[in-house]
Amino acid sequence: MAVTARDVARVAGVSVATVSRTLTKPDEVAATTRTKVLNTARGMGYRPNLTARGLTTGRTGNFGLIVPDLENPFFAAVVKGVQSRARTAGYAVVIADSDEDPSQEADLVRELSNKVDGLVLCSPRAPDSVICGLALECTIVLINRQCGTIPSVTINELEGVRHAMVHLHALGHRTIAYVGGPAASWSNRARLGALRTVAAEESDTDLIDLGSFQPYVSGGVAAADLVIACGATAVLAYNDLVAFGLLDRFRRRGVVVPDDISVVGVDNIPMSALTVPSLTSVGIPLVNCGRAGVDMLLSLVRDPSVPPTHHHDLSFQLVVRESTGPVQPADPA
Amino acid sequence: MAVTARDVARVAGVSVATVSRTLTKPDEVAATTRTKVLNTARGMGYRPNLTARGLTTGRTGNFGLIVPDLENPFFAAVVKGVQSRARTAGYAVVIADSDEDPSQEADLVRELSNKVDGLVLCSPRAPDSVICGLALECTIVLINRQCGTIPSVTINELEGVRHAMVHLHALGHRTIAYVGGPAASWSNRARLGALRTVAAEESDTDLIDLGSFQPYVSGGVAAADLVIACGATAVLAYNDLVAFGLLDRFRRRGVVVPDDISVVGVDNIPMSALTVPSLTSVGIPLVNCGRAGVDMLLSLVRDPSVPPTHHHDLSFQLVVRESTGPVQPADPA
DNA sequence: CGAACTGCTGTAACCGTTTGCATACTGGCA
DNA sequence: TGCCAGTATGCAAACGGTTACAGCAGTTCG
Repeated sequence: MAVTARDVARVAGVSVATVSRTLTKPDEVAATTRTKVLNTARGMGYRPNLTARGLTTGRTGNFGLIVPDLENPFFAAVVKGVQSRARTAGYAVVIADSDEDPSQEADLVRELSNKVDGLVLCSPRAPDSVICGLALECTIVLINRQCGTIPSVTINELEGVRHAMVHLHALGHRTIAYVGGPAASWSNRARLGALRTVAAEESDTDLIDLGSFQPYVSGGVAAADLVIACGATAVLAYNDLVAFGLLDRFRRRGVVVPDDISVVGVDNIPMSALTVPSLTSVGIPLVNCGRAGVDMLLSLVRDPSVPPTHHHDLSFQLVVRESTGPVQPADPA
Repeated sequence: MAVTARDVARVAGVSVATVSRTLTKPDEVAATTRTKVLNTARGMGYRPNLTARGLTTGRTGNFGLIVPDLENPFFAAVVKGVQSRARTAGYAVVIADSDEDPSQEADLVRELSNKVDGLVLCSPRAPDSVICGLALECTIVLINRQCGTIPSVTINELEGVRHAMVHLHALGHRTIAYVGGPAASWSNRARLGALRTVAAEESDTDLIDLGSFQPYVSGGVAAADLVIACGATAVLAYNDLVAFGLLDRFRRRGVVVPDDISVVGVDNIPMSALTVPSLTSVGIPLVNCGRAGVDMLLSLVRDPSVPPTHHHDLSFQLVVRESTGPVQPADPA
């Protein structure tokens, strides 16, 4: 069937060891034999059996990646980043989708952990205790969440939120509602904390926390009426999908964006340029998150003695579109 | 370090062979020893080394999946389907993103092929010759494209297109434009062929092929003015993104959808419910495509002697929304 | 009572690499 | 010439499982 190192060795008139060395540490073999081996290997179409290699080296050449939902554009971007960086580093990526079910994640980690050298984990909702337990079983890097001393790539929520708040403040908004994501979500808690901090900095600004909603369009639809009722002139949504839900419900109720209310999303997914009105959004460098996660894994794998790091300085970008505008003078009813 | 079969064997007082058999063919070992081995294995936290197993069995327990762009919702849905079905069958999925570059695909296939037992390939644009060559090197199932005798899962374009055309015909449309996708794309060619067939069936309907455009929003924007100029009362776009581009440009030009022109997309991505107006779209069962692809791989892997199959009966769903309406009486200019 | 059979278990070879160690060869230097 | 250091290669033992084959005990049957 497949041509093995033994075959190449026989044809080239050397030992398997030399063939192996030629491919893995070329500088340990003489130039003349090296070219000879290389040529016959190429000629015979030799391709080393990665499984066998993995057995002795203990490395698989794979990284794992677990996300709650592959179809969610947020995670799709992370996947893309992870994949591209891993590939350039010579690693393949094994994916798994937990279907938004945190209780599955532990199983997934265990299933994957013996197929990979390290794992990038996007688990916004699993409890800390579970995550910490998993980190003992295999090398893990967390994306968009922090947990003990486990290496992680997180977003500087404070910076992103401040961008949005400063923008709204400049437009004259002083009462701002927040439509939150899942209560268990790490990034929702971080974002809310950041919002409170920023609101406290601007003493003239009121922040109204409307509570937790599903991180989908449906969540926005569900929250829209509360937003109107609470008297805010601007609303920040947990993410763009929620913001879409707000826009949709506002439109149906005849509430005009941005005249009656300004809307800001988070994530800046491609679709946010296409709604009517188009959506002002805080862009998160998700692809870079994925990349940074892989970089962290690479350094962990290459030298496990390096101390765990938290990566936190990914820069944001506020993309201003049609959904935010100056606050209108109160209607003299 | 990790506990091996040898360790379990020693503790349980049996040989490694028995341990191995207990886990892989339980009915070949006596019930009493089986439970004994199982218990000690569990007690010691034994987990078989998949790499070692793979070396002798020749199977990796992985499937590969190559798509042009992981962030494209179209492919994300396929990925999701592949992943979920593979997981229930006990396989992991290794992904790769060709970055829309068909010339990378061959390399990707080769890189992945020795890490997986089979490959699901979404390659709308690579030439047939390349695909056929790759199929010789490893087990491949094609998604959304057909090529020689290579097993494939394709969409019944005829049925989908007919749904759309019948819908438009019922609304009174007789001149219908098609904004095509990439010329090299297999599904674009199939779709155009299906359109021509259906148009020929309805002798009173004119089909205007506006040629090829980028399969993104930008392509729709680029095509919009041609659509208006060609005098069609309805337009079918290669996919929803293109349709979004059309909607966007129409709106900016003051062309009202659906009064002035009706728009139909293809794919029914989640976002199509959220545009203004929301988009009528032909839904493709992408997740099922992914599933079907894996099913095909599974039967190929289990018994390589089964003849290659083409799977073609995935059912469509036309989702009618606001972007299509009855043709308006001609304005007596 | 022995042969044939059945059902379970152990021995050992093997899968295709990598790698520690031994060996052979080279050239420089005393 | 003899010795040493250094380099290039080969030998063989892992790595952790699977599996063909053999052996052994216990049945069944002639």
